[in-house]
Amino acid sequence: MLKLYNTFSKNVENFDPISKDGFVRIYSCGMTVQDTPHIGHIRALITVDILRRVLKLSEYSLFSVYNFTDIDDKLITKMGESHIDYRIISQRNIDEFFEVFNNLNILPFDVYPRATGHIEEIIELISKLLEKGFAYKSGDDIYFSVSKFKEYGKLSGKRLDDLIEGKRVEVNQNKENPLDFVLWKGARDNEPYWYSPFGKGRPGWHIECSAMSMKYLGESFDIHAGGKDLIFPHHENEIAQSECATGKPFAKYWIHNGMVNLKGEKMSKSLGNVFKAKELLKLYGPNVLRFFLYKTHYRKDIEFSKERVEEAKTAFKRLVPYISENFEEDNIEVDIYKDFKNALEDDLNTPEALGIIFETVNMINKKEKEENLLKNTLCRMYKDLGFIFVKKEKDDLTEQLVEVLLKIRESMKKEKNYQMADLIREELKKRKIVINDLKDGVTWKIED
RNA sequence: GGCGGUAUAGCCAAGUGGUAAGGCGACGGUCUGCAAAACCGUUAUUCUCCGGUUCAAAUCCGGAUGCCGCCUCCA
Repeated sequence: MLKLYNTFSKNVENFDPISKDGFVRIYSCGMTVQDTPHIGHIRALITVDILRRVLKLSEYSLFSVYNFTDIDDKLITKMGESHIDYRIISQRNIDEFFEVFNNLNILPFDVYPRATGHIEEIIELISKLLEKGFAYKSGDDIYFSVSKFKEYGKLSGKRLDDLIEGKRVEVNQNKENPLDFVLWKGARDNEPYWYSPFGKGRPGWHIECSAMSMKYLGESFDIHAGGKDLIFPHHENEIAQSECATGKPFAKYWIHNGMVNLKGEKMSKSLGNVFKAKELLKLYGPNVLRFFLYKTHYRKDIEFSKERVEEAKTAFKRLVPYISENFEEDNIEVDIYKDFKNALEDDLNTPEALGIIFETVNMINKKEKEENLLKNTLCRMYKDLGFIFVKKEKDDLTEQLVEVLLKIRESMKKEKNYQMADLIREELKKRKIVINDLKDGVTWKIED
């Protein structure tokens, strides 16, 4: 039985999809594409990825959506600064997103909708909210009236009174209530705009997610996922808009992943680059990054540091020798696999699942059970978690040259010319070729 | 100020009533010309603190304290 923590109830709940057709409908709150993806986006992506992988293990079929918010204030600011059209900026970032996405081996989504491709749906939704009296026009803008929705705050646990008393609520003369949020922004000078019954303008933040999720998944759907920083106001506002427009409950389960924070170190230029998804992938590769994130439960915050990732890299290396694409998927140690699956079905407990994997590795080393069975089990678990099977191709010429050098080195060792033998070892190591002198011969491998 | 989360070894991190998974590091060992790698072993009488419930608590209840996030754009 799959259990998931639901932000809505603040409890781990048994997962019970709305529709009994075997399909689980998932909306993953994607990027606002004003910038390139960073480690935080990777974490959100890996979270919704393991969620979907576990749903599949639990034999559900999926229909999943990942959106791009490709028009917003920051994008417009960037356009002003760079004099590059916002569509070019957002497209570049989306391209990089997909590069990262493919590299990470994320399960494909069924649809990748963009806000600017759904202006009609957005306008329809706003019109409906105006008709029903949940929204009002003020100046050139349309606002959602928070006080009209009695249940406002039910996701984040915030109360309207507390929010109003807080100091951080922005003052805006156009709003009836300072907490009201904009659904449609009237066009200012030099800003992109679309035509609508309420004048030239563009959608506000929040409304695009309601419009797109309901278009592809229906008015009520199973899972809405995203970073926990989105709980308020983004997801709270999505619920308000959607439920006021349809009169039906919006998403049933709200899954939120923890943040990736930078501690101690300032977001310096160099670190800032390392923080970028593409840069991290170049440095560590998809498996190590995935492993690094799996080491901590998805709901817990992570303090990011290179040391932690290096540590993950060292640990991950212990698995690699046992991993092969060609394994018998059904010839496995059932008890171990059952524990593994149970761990994942218990609110995606990847740290525990990794623990089981290492226990299996230790069993192989101690020859506690039939090796082949354990290796198959290991490969199966490895595959379930979405790791990539990597084939290290040694190219022909390199192979021959290294063999020649090793022969020379062997004869030097026989002559007790250890100085030269060690020199060869060092020089090869500089070129990422690592020699292991074992009892019965020499092996070598190319390091990542 | 409000809301939410969290506190487990040197570090990272699972564990929601039955006596502390796993990883990194460190130390010891096997192997070795030496090293590295690999493997084996050791590494928390104790879970922030103070009370309480219970035969039994890291786990439940009450209180205190620290840290983090959100409340403004954010995955």
